[in-house]
Amino acid sequence: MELKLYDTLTREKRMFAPLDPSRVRMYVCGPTVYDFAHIGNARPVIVFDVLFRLLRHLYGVDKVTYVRNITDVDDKINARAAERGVAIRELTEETYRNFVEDVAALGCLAPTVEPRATEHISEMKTLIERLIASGNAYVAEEHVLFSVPSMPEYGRLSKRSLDEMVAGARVDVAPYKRDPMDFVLWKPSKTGEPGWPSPAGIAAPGRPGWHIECSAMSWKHLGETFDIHGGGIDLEFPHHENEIAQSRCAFHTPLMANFWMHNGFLQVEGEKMSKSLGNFFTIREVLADWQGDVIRLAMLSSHYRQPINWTVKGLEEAEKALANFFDAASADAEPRPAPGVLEALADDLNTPKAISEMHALRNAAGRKALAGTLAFFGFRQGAFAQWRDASVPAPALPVDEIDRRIAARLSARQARNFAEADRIRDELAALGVVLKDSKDGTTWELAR
RNA sequence: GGCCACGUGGCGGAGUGGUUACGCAGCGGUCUGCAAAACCGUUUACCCCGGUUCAAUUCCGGGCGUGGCCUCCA
Repeated sequence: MELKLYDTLTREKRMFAPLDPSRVRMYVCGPTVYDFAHIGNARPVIVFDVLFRLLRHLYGVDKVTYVRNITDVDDKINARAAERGVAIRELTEETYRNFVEDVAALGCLAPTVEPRATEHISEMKTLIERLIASGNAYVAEEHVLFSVPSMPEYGRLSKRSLDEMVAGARVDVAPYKRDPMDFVLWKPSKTGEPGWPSPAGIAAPGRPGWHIECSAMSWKHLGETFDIHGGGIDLEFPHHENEIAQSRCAFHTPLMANFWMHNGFLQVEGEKMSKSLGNFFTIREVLADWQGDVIRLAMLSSHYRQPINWTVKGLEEAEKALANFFDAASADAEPRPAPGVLEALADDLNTPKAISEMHALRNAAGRKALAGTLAFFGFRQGAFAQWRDASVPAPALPVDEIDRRIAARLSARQARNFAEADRIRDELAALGVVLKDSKDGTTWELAR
């Protein structure tokens, strides 16, 4: 099976082959742990979980290393901890635990490694020293800055020229920067802020800039170059552009990751998600109303690079589709996804196409393959069924009373008193009990 | 303001230089005393204007709209 993936750097779908044939290495930018993750954060988590599963299927479970970092040093974290009056470590650990719970509820596998930024300060400092030594970074007023003009290919990922960026710049430039585009690798810590002994002979304690942590952690856990780097499209610039500059200049390599993958943005009910519009939802809030598998399917019903419109209608449709899938799937699943599904996924993770293939398996011949496909995707019938049963109200009548009325209706039908039979059925329907007649008798279920 | 994306039928959403996506909803039918469920069938499409082409929803240019980045942000 040939896997094709779209690479943001070259703007084309290319055949994927691991740089090191014996293993596949993937890095995805993870959360900054200061608050509950929102539904937009769930998209890359789910998308790259599917890619992780696909790679494990194609190359072997123990051949794929998936690294997703935890950013636990950041100004927003400092501000939130101060606001709540808790220790930074307490805030980051609590937020991380919540994130892990949310992500597990969405049916995602744990990455192979979840490194924390604060546990990689020494790697960051090593990179910074190297960049200074190679002339790609400089010290100014206790900061270490990356010199963007020293990197000729800067802007290649985001397709921006330095001239365009300077021309369009809206921000004031810090006076100590040699070039307006230069960005911070290390900055001094004020009293009360987390700080570490600084590199480059800077006396004052400091802390890392945002971008350097990903270069350090991917280096430590995957090496100087690796196969896939993923994240949201909003990270393309400046974050990923800066990671590339740091890593390539520090290691003198022509590339950092062989494939750069970016998922599209999420909107809510056709509008930008924002707190001011009142349409901002955390994963936890959505999980209060919808089971994780429903959220997962709804998220995968759009191609990952397309923008996705997050709507209640979409969730309702996902629930319906999931119910249909589980109804059709047999208990004895094949230990693999269906070939058609695999083929769709191998074409740059075309999940909508894969889902349409799953619909095609909802027949007698496809039941085992469908079950295998559902398992492959991480859908969990038990959790879904349990949630669905709990989501309908209990019948307003005791079960034996329902049975008694069904028997009464049967008598009426046998006497061809259909008016009475229909009256009983309507009465039960009004109480939320829906009858179904079949050759084998009458069954009932609760109205949804 | 600069740069980068996206714009498909009632809704969601793939894909393609000429041929069925698929799902939901709707409509028709089979079954049923009638329903429900199930099954079968089925209508509506490619933002606008140019260009290239025998042929464009698909390629190119312009416009409009939406979104992203440029500043913390997935």
